[in-house]
Amino acid sequence: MNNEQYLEVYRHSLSHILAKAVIEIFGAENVQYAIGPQISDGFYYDFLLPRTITEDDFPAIENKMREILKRREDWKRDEVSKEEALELFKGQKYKTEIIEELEDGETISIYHTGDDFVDLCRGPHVNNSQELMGAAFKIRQASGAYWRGDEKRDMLQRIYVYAFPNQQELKAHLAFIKEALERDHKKIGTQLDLFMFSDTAPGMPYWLPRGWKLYNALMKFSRDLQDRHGYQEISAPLINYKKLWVISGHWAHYQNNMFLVPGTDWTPNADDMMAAKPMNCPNAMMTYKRTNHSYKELPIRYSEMDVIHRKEKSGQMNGLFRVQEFRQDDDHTFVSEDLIESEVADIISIADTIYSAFGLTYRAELSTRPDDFMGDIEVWNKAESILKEILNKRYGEGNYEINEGDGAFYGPKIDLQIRDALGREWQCGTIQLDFQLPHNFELTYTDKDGSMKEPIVIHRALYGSFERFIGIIIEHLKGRFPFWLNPYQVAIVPIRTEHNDYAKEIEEALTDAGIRVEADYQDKHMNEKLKFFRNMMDPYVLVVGDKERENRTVSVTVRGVKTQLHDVPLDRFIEICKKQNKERNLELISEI
RNA sequence: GCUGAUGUAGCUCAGUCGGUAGAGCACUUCAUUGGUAAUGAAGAGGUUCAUGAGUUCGAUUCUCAUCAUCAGCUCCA
Repeated sequence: MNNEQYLEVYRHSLSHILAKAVIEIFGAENVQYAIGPQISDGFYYDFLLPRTITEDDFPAIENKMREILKRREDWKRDEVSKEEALELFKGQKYKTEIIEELEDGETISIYHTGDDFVDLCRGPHVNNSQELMGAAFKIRQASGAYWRGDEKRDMLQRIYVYAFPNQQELKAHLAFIKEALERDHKKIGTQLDLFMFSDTAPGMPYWLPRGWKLYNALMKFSRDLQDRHGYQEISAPLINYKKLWVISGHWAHYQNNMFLVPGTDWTPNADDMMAAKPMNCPNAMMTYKRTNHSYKELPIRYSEMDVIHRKEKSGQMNGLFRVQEFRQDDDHTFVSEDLIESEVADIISIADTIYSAFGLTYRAELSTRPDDFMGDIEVWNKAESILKEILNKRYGEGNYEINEGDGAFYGPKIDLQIRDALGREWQCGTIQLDFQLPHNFELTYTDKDGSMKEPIVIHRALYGSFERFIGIIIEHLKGRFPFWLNPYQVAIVPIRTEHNDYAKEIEEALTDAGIRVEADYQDKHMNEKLKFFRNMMDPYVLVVGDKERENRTVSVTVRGVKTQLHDVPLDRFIEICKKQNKERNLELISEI
């Protein structure tokens, strides 16, 4: 049995033990037990219980589980008919629902654990509880979860349990969780003074001086790349009259997520009602539509970094990961069908450049035509096959996932899932074909033969949103940003105030070279100044005193390196900085 | 929106079994002229413990509501 099967059997079996323990604690007549699948770090089980489980209940449940294991009960598999199963699980509404959905005549497998507990299950399981005694488990938390993941149905109590084959692996996992907590972007964001929130504007970050420098560096990176790839940046209104949203379809389908701005008479639904844009697309369509276009102009790439607003239900916000006001590195590229392939390939090459600059890897997913698709099925088929071809070329056949029927109603899409230092995946990049909006806005171009054609729009974002992406890289890099990105790139510590003049000279020279630099000219101990800059994780901290001033050198403390570099010529240091800004290296140069 | 928890000085947190709050860091002043992660001493800082009601002689501490945040669920960039 390999490790994966082992985990499956053990976690699966342990979830039955959890259910049995909960039933013994609360009494069989008081517990409705639903399902208990395994997950990446253990398993959970959903229950309907007479009262809420709290952390104080965990030890009792864990102890009961251990007590049950010690009984060394045999596990017995049985096969029963649908009727027998319904009888066996009489009074258990969730089990009954599951059984009723099975085909008539299907044999149903059930597992007995000892004489007094039975659960519906495909298995496989251990033969005797004894086999589970070496396994390590720990209740993680209890929380609410909807039956069948449907918010209109019962809210059950889900008990999450970490489960591993042995104590060492459990310990290692708990250490991993702790590490993730230390990397929490909300925590590091406060420490590094990057951003804050106010309850007067939930989910709308304030970017503080340091954070805004980083944000700008990130925008610059994107703009530099896009310039090289023939993009033209535009900026458009943040609020538009209802009229625009009616054309785009947002008024009908997205109104609940839009911040509305009442007109003069405050009448809901009045024509002078405005709405803050939740997406940039409609205004990009308007921009295209302002004039006639020839096939010779295509592709037209309108990139856009405006702020957008999306109203979220309470409880959906989460630091920078989920906000109500954010900025996308958005673009709408207008193409003819024959340009899709080269254009998408180019976008993927930009994605490679961006993600590798942060040391992030990613994988691609293709989502294809859904049942409620709009447009011409021939165009869909063609587009999908083009996208597949690109993905095959770039990643190799079978090296990307295909989500059949998961595309948007307006076109197929490629999503890029990035993977961070802790192995967590995030959906950031997305490349979507759209046959619908150009149609709604009646966009055209004149083709070679003089006929009017409808362009296809490629929507794409690679950071996704700057806010979410910054959150991800804070956690991925633990706040240790590469040189080109850090809010301040160099900090200067004059040892005594008499060294301030030389320090100012250095500051000016670095600033001239396009380096973001900060210095502390106060009359206080150098250690105090050092401490601040190091806490802020500035990549290089320069210490200057008599010796440096005399020789026109600097002493460099490299972030993350214990020993200092002395007698570094100032000019040499500036060159190193310029080089790193230009090349956007991920790692700091620590040998100068 | 749902389940649960949390909300005390700029930050991290302690505390009051109901009698008008405390520590460390940060901040200010003075002394220290200092060579690589916390020099010493003194001081200030909370419209009084998210907001609003209620119970009480009295509430930061109890009850309810609201807001915000966090962990899940659902939905999403």
